[in-house]
Amino acid sequence: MAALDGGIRNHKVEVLKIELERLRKENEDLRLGLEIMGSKYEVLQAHLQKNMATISPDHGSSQDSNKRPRTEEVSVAKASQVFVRTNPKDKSLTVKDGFQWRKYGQKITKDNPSPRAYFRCSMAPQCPVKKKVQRCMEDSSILVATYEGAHNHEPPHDAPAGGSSYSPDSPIKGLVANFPCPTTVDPFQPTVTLDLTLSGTGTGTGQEKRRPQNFMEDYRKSNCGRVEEYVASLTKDTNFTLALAAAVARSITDQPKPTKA
DNA sequence: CGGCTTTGACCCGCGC
DNA sequence: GCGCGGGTCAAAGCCG
Repeated sequence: MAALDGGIRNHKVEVLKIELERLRKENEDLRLGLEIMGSKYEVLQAHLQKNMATISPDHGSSQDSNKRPRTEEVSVAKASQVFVRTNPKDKSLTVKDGFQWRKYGQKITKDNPSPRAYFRCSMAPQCPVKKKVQRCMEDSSILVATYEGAHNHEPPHDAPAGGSSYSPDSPIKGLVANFPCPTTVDPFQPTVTLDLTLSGTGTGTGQEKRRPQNFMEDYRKSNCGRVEEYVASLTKDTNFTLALAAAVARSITDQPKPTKA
């Protein structure tokens, strides 16, 4: 009887250990996700500084992509990019941001096999805002929307639930809530493109993706010190540890109670 | 019937 | 000057 009791206890301990290990891993992944976001932010800032340097008096001389410097200057001053993850099966190039858009053109561009759609804001007749939408080359489920200009009218009141009325006038605000995979930059700063697909540099077939675990491993190797920093800061966070403890406790209490042994 | 999408033609700037 | 590529125009068709 006592032996049986001990066996059950040992089994429980094992289950708890496994569960703890699973939560630990999940926690680690979340930490790395946080780290990735932080890193993206730094990349963004680096690009920003580089571009600010480029548009200084002798701008344009070092960038071979400056085919249309005049329009480039305008877009550099006012463009912002938003990444939106959509259903890969959904082939429409529509980004629901609360505003009404009228499509006025579509083009296949050289660097991306998927068509680029051109939209104008149709909520006000004189609204100068334009939007370009194109699927991400590496991941066709991601739409890249480039906004140019500022709305000269009030944002829509009937914006989609979740308050995601994105406007270049109000970057960040309202954007995060509804876009599954949002990244934006200040519309009054140079446009920067982030590769959110974390894929290799264009050698893939488009749907090729690195396995998350491999990526995590690479990332861990290259950012070990900084990860440690984040780990330290998170473990110091009492709210975080309390939440983790609550999650562990919950998972334990959710275990089906062994019936009479 | 009005507003929207589609799509081929056109325009414009740049590199060679 | 010509070709290329991105951006825009506008006629035709579709839809509610």
